[in-house]
Amino acid sequence: MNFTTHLTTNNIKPSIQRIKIFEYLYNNKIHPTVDTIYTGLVNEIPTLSKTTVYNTLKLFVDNKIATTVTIEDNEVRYDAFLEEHAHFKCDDCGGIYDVEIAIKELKYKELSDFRVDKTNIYLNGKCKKCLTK
Amino acid sequence: MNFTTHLTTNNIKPSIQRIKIFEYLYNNKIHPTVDTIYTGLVNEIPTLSKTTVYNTLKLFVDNKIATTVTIEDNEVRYDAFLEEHAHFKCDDCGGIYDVEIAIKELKYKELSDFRVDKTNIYLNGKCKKCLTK
DNA sequence: GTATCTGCAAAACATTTGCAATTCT
DNA sequence: AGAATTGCAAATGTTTTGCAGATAC
Repeated sequence: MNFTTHLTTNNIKPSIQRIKIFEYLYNNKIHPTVDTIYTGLVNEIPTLSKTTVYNTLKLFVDNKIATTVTIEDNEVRYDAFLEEHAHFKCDDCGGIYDVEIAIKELKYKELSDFRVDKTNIYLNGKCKKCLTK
Repeated sequence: MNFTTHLTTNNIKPSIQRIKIFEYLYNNKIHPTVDTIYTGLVNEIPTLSKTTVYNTLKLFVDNKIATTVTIEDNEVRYDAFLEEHAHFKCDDCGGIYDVEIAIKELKYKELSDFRVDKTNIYLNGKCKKCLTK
């Protein structure tokens, strides 16, 4: 994956900050928060500010190369993995995992009233590690 | 629905604040925020504080007579309608609607790694009103 | 040289916490 | 009186905004 080309293709001018933030998202599929991204990059880009991280992520979401994950109350997380998948959160350790959907058959009543553009599936429970400890 | 009895049955001592907040949630299925609930009740209970609204909703969620709706980034909403349903948010007007699920067939890979206790399905798109205007 | 992008500092919100006053039994 | 509940005020944490300086074309 060439990050510079990827940004350009999606109408985003590739600055150092934007390239590094996208690279971080792509290489760290841990659904990081703004703070996690900032902390993870500030050593490499000492002048980085959180404002830039916020601006850049908003730009990515607007241009559909990233999505928000709001499984957690009061903290927005980000994801550059765009294929459809569910998110699982362990209510014990707080870890968030991608879960591949094998069969998805969802049908709704009253659906003629809406045009659905996006479906988010969030699962909560306990992960194996927390179940066995 | 007798709200006082409902609270008592669920091990919640029924104070005026608790009864009125539950009644508001039950009668206003608009997935209100803490602020909406507070504003909707402060005329009726002039001494009401937001802290009490926060405390009371936490109590309701802990005792499973209400759930949180986090379809919106950075704002927690509450719901007293407990039957399984999806939530639809119109990205245009911001309205949030309950959507009844007619068929639900979701299967995941890697599921042996988790025990799923709760599934939230959030839909985004455009509502009829916004599609035709 | 003009547009855009970055980043500091302050402001704006949502939520939590500590504690004192109030209420209930 | 004793225990639980309420609510004010302050603190915390996240996100947004205004604007000045830096960078890119």
